[in-house]
Amino acid sequence: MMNTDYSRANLAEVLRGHGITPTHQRIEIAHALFSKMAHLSADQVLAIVNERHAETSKATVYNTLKLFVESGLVREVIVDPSKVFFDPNTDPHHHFYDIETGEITDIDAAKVSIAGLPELPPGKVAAGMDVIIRVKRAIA
Amino acid sequence: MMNTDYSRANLAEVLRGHGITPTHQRIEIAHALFSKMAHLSADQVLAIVNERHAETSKATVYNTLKLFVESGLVREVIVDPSKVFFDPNTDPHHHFYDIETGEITDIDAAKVSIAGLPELPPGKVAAGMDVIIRVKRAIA
DNA sequence: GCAGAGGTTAGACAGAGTCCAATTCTTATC
DNA sequence: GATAAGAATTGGACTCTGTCTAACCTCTGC
Repeated sequence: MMNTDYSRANLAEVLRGHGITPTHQRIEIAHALFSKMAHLSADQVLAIVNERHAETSKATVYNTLKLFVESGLVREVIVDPSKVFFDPNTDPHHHFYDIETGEITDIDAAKVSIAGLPELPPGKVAAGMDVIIRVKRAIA
Repeated sequence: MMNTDYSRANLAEVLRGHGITPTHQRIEIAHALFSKMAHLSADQVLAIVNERHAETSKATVYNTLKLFVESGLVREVIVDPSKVFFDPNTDPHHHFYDIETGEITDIDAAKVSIAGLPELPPGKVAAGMDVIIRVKRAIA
């Protein structure tokens, strides 16, 4: 996991480290995701980035989020139709999604196991797999 | 689980048994779902129902699928934004979704366990919970 | 500092799903 | 079988995410 320095200068280095040219817009989008350390939708990212001055277009936000997902900087969490969130925590973990409140809760990957799968020994779900458990009420 | 008689007459009875007024359109939608016993999208249901003669509107298909989900007749399987499927198999089970091929595979509910949750003893996920595991390649 | 690849942009577009007011159907009652 | 009232259906306009495009801008290596 990356360190906790969310300065623009450090974020630029993080992007370079992932082979991503650090432009203004990309740094602002990374800052929005990492400084909040929350599950954000594309729309929320767009709003945060343009809070003070409109400086980033919708197309760029979508392009950049896609790029970040491809390079492993953030994860995509799909919880509902037209509710895609981007999660800056790329440690192996999964999610509860409360279909009543819309709340998302992280679950340790080690807590989810699927029997009978050689690729996925019980007690550990392979990294990169995305387990979304939709519940009626958040269970902490 | 309901029996395997998918005649219109029997489907009408099944709908009544769930407190649903059996209209022509609803019976046709139920027939599409149960006779195929497959994961269908709203769009696919609309196409199947109007195969011979256009007789059911988009609004009705959406209304009816929502109604069926609420009354427990089918399950909603959300695999991707703008990829929602309706599953006539309401037995407790979960899904693998192959993000490369789009293929959906059923998994026995008993094979998925989440440790540390009193409501969900290991080895069995509570009915009504919906576990969607997104993988890169279908694992049978 | 230049060239050019790569990044950004506004706005048009696409597809899934929702909403609405008018119309049609179902069903309970007679 | 006719009737009335509530329930269901309809088409079309609308919304919301997300994609695409073609022109323009910016970053980087030389």
